[in-house]
Amino acid sequence: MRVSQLFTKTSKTVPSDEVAKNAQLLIRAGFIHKEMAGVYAYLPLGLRVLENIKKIVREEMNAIGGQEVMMTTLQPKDIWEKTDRWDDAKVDNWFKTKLTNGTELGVGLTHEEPVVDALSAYINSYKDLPIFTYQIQNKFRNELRAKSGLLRGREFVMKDMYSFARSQEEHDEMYERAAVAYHKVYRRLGLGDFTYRVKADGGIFTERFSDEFQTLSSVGEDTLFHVPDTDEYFNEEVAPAQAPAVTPVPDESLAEFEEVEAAGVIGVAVLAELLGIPFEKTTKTMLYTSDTGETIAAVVRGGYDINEIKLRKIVGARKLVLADEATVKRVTGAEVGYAGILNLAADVRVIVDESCANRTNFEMGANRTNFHATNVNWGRDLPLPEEFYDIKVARKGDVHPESGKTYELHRAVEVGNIFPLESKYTDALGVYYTNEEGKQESIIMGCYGIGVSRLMGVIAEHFSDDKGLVWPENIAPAKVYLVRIGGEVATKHADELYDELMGKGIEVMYDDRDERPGTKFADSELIGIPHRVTVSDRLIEADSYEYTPRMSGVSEVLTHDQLLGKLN
RNA sequence: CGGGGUGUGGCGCAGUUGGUAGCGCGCGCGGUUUGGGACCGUGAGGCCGAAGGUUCGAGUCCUUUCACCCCGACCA
Repeated sequence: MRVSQLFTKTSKTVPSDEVAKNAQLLIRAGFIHKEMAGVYAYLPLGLRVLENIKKIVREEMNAIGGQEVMMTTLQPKDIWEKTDRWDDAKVDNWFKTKLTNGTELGVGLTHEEPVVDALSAYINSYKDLPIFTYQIQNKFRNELRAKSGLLRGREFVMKDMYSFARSQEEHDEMYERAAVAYHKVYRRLGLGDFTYRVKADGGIFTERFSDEFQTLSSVGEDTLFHVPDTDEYFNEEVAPAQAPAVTPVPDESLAEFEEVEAAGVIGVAVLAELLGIPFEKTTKTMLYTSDTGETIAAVVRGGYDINEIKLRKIVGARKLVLADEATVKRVTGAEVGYAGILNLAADVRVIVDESCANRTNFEMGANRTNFHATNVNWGRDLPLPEEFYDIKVARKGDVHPESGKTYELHRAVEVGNIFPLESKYTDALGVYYTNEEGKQESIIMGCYGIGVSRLMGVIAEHFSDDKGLVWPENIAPAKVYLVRIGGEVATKHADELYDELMGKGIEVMYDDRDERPGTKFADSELIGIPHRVTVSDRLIEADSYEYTPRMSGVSEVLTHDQLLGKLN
């Protein structure tokens, strides 16, 4: 590629509407063009990088038997109604549209239903399974907020693979095979040393965890909870947590139960200050209504948030919503904000977090408008719960219950997610197989996503310095950036080297522009091509070339053969 | 959707108490330069996000609206 022919140009100024480093660099270097919030076009250099990433992903998916397809972006409503997802609140970031005759359509945001629908024509017998099939394609999600450049867009490139197995055992084997393939992908992309497999929420229809692949990054949106000295990582949303013990230790004598008036004081921080008690002695009670119609009081120690994923699994609900005002009034007899579990209506199911155990003389909402109860004690003012649960969002300082170790926390970006789906989709769409005995059986499914464009953002974010991008060699838009300095003689030599390298299959960006050397050097660094070769009159006289790796920036003067050695 | 901020040539910005738009980069032309984003001269390019209003007069004041960014709630 001759730089003089490239229609994109580099920019010295950063776009004012981008804060994310990946977007700033990629736009300045001319890799992408922002069309609107969370929607980017890929320009020649950017597309090369994207395609290089896809190639690696594709090779690894093919290596485990993945068969590539391309599903449609327009999606019919009916198959999504069969799985109850057309109006699912969990899929509320869906772009939908209509045909002129009024028929509703969805714009592809994921493809479980269409893939199952398409394969239903071909899966009949146990002989037709197992299957891995995948696609790489644009996904559309109406995110509440696009942000961080390529890290969270509304239109993005995703690789999604689906597995179909005859049994849970077969599925588990495929699932692990996919996980291995994922690790290979990240390793080849240069992210292997700081990308981890992390346990995450498995969703509403399974007790299992799903697995995420998370790349450590300060710009990440996720918090990983790492059990020190192990390879066990949890996403914040599922990390089992044991709260550090309350100080002072609960050996003080029981004080007299009291109800304190504190009108309008809502929230534990203010409350703790007002009552002059430590944070940990306050109690937060939230009331939920489940999809089964149950009212649930969830109780955690002050400072913690309630983890609805954990709570949902404990109470066996698919969905939980905060109880409405009327329900709160009915079960507590007070306005919202003063709920506790003293004297709750009998039909409320109470779930108390373990952080609330082993406390004495604690505070709790009095179920009386404007009042908080203090010096509450288990066994005296209310019965000690038969069981304490873990329903809190894990926090810094929390302990991993199994190992007793205090978690280490890391920020990370989710670069992949693999998900056991059991037979939810296949059953819902009525796709079964016939086993050896001629009996119909459920098909066990898994899905496996990699955010391809997000990966490009993560890599740009990570592999960069104050001069610009520093692409790993296997995804760089070119291997060599050839800088020509000088007149006719230099041009002749540079042209020859360009032809020679291209002839050897080495991709070269040849800066044949009539620009000053500084401009060319600066551009080569901003664009981040791994190897820079300079041809100049001075070097030609010495029959040599200057070679500068982008990573180190340290130049060497080499002979022709030495240079080729470096580039092979 | 809540809170905060920003919209002025392709990009980055300035624009006083309202008086009819300017700077840097980039771009065209001429010249000098040629190993780290050069310099001189000259030129092109903007109904100031949009709509409405106040005013003799609006980039500036008022109203409405759209877009973009950041922080939250949701997600690859």
